[in-house]
Amino acid sequence: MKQTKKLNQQELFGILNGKLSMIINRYLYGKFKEASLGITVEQWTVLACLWHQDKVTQQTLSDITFRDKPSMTRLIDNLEKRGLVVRVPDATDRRAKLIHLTQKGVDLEKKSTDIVNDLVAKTLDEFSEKEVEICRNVLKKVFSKLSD
Amino acid sequence: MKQTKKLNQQELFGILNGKLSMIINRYLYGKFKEASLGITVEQWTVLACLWHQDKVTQQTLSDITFRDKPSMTRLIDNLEKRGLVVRVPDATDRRAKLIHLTQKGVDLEKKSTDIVNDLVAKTLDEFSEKEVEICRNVLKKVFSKLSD
DNA sequence: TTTGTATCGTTGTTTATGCAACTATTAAAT
DNA sequence: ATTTAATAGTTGCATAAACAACGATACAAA
Repeated sequence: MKQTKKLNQQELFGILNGKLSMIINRYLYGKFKEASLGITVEQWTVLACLWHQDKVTQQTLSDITFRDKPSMTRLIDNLEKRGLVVRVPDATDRRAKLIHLTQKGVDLEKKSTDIVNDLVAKTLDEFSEKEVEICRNVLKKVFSKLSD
Repeated sequence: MKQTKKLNQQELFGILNGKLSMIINRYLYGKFKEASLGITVEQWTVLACLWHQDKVTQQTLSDITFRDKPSMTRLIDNLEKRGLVVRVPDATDRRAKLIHLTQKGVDLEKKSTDIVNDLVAKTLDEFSEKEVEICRNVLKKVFSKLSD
């Protein structure tokens, strides 16, 4: 393999391996704080699932967000503590709990999602459709290789 | 802006925002465990700095790995607990401590780096040099936009 | 020289992640 | 029908991250 390709691969991997998501997280967390939203980026990710479809099980949320169940248990503990969701026993399966958004949880959608969309626009708008598409495709395939 | 571009941007962002680095981390952590290396991926990142240049301050390690100082303090606590590094007082600046690799720390390089290189090859080899280059370029720019 | 400021590292607190082990309930196998 | 296996969620433990506040040392200004 050509040496430049190998070096580029290693650099790309270095970025993917934490650094970039760490800095995105830090940036968004700061913006959320500025806007007094009082939520973390991880909590936003869970809320985003619920804004799309409310009243789902914790297991479903775990699957969508690629976290394990204990992580989801605690994320929801914190969301519940903040009054953004409630756990409702599932009538048809007594093991399961359905997560319901509260009004307060519903109300957070616009402001927080605007912040995220601003970030997306700010960081990705300068790239061509082709570039974004290639990047998305590479990362999706990397992701799926590591998922099985 | 065309709708497809916006959707692709959002999907790309979703991948970057934690999911991918989470799954890379989980994968590597599993491989490290299989090989009985007894280190986390974050610890590997710090060790990788030291394999490149030994005997640097914690501040330097923080800067290189984009972590804040308290995070680095605790990472080094854990590396020291495992006997992979030691803190040595800097003779010329009594505030600073230089982090020295132990023999045990030096010995970890080959096995662990092989595992990381295997992952890089496994996930990125199928892509052309051009694709990797575009991807790397996009992510680098995103990163630098969020760093200032 | 003394005073003020910046830097290096630590500790406290909150949140998040993963694995392992556990309880309760459901579904499948015999 | 009873036993067995799978599933939903929780708790315990270790690691990691960020922010804020702090002590100690170095350096600059007065």
